[in-house]
Amino acid sequence: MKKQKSKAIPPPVRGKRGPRPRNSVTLKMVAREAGVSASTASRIINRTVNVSDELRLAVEAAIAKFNFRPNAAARGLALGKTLTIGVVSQAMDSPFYGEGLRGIEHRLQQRGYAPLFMSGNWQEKEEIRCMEELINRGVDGIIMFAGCLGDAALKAYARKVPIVVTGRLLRAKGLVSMQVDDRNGAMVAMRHLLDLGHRRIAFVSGFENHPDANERLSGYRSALAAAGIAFDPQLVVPGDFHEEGGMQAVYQLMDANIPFTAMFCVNDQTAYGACLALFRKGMRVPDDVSVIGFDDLPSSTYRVPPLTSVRQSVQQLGDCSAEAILQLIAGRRPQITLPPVELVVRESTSRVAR
Amino acid sequence: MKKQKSKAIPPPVRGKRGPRPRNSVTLKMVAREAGVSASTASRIINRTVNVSDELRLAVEAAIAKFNFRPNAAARGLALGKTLTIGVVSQAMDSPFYGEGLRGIEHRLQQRGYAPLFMSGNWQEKEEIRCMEELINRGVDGIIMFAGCLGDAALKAYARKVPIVVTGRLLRAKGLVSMQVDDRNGAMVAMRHLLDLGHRRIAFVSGFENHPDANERLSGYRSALAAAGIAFDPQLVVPGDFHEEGGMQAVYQLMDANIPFTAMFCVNDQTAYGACLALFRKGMRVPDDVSVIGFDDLPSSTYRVPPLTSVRQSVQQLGDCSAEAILQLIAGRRPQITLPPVELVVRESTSRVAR
DNA sequence: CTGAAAGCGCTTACAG
DNA sequence: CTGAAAGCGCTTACAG
Repeated sequence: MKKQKSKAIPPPVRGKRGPRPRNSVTLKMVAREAGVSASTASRIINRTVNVSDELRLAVEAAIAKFNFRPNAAARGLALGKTLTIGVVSQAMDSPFYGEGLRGIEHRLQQRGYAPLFMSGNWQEKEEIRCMEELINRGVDGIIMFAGCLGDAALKAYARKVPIVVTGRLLRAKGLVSMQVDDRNGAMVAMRHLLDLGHRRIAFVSGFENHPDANERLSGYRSALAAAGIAFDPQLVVPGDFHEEGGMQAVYQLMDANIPFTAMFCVNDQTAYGACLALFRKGMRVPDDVSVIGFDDLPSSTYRVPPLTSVRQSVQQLGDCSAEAILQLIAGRRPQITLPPVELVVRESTSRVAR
Repeated sequence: MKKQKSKAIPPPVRGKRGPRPRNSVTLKMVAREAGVSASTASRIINRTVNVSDELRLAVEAAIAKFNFRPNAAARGLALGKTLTIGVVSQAMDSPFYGEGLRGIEHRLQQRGYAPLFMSGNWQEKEEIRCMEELINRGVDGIIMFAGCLGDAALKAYARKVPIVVTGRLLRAKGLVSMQVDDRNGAMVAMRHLLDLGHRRIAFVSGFENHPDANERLSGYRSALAAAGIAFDPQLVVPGDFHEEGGMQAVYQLMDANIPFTAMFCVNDQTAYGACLALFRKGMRVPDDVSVIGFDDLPSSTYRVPPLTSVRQSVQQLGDCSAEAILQLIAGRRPQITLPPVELVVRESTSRVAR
């Protein structure tokens, strides 16, 4: 078809080579309509200079008339930025991450930025893929939300793009980290259990050597020590930050006949699993054993029974990290303080029996 | 500072005007290193033509050496597409949406696309904001995942960008819809309850007039009819697709002294709420009342007791919608079939008492 | 205050 | 098969 035509008549003087034209409305069209140059139209749109009201109005009218929206790719190319923030987390369908991502999205949106989410699925290799992809796409900054990428790699990336990372302590140029007060949170949880008279308190941890888990374990031990109770290593069981780990922990403890009247779980999901396993074993929560979690996920309110937990507002953590990356991009050194952790007493904990 | 310099020496022959140069590695640098033109390098990268192995290797080496990644904005500008798919849902921190988004993300990622998620928060106005923003950003297509935007508006948007919408039936150019088999799913759920001997089965619905809720109600009624049981309007109670609605429904039913031995909830979250309210009222699940949900969210496995539900694999729904938008963009008419709904019997339902 | 021009980094129609 | 050139739609340093 193309060929045929060019035989008969010379090609319709398309006078150009590159790719075929797009059909959307462009700045140039708007400018022409308003009787100004593209430069001026651009400046008016970006409020980057003062122009006469007359021109401004004309341009605004033209914009409205055509329903013009600047092409983000072109703008990004020219500006060298994309108004997009990359966010790497582990999975979107985890209540923990879901809440955090919501906080990020909300804050970013009200600042004109959009988040580009990518999931690492708890694997360092995948996180690297995410980082690379995000950098290729020219995001203006990256939030690594509770990721497992090594500190060194993170620092290296921070030389190419501003980064904020949650869940660890790390100082480097172009990078800011924010960590919730895990240790203190754990102590708060333990104090609650201790106050209820519990002495045999199990701790269900997370992955081996995960920083959060370690910090919480440390809080667990301190609280025990402060109460004058000897630390019994038999009472700490590894988990995986998920329901499954909580279930296995209970089975392991009970199969080994290790007595306990309460469990402090490294996070809410672990606690959910623990509750189910306890149920399976015919134990009642909290009558037979008290269970406390960490995170206070929204769904904890609706568990049966509602779960007592240490609140760290994951959503707020997301919000703060978004604020931090924005400040970092703006060239400021972020000055953000996370809200303190807080005990939320519900119905999964009670005074120890007898 | 700028000024000073240009007094002494003529500005370092920057020979250009526009914005300052970026510092990333560009195609041109790679091409030079490999001893070819940018055109050739581009073609090799995009496998858009055959070149000699020699050149290919040279270019690949250069890419590796510089760790070159094509600039997405530039590519997007040149190509007129962004390899980005907009996804509007209601909230990222909902287990339902979380699961769907995960499905979308996964499928898109393996096709080289990235999802740009935006949340409408159950408000049409916000959904419109999302659509506009997404279109400005030049996404190649949009997936509206269970949104509430009107059909007409959706059709209008479909003229500017390919759209796939889940949760409703709608035909239009540039648009494809996919709907799970709500009616049949509801019948499956009801049949299960009926088989267990239940006769007084409550139905907790969603928002007034929500299509999904309506379809499920219709299935509820059909199953009742098929079993020769008269429909009792007192047994259907409105909800909100969330836990709160499920709780209120139980209270409403019990306060009005309307007897029932089982509840069919419009979705799992509603069922969670119902279970909690039942617990509060001193009723045991399933001994006193059986509860069945719809969606089979991942967390339903870990409820106490584990929830019986109708599985529709929200993740798969996400996956299919991603596949559909990709096909639509490629100019094909998507030919996707959703997996059938499926009953998952767990421990929240049992034979009616006595 | 305003416009013409150059440039952002890529792709591809054209012409060897 | 390969390169020079034009173009994608915007922004901004330069020059009025």
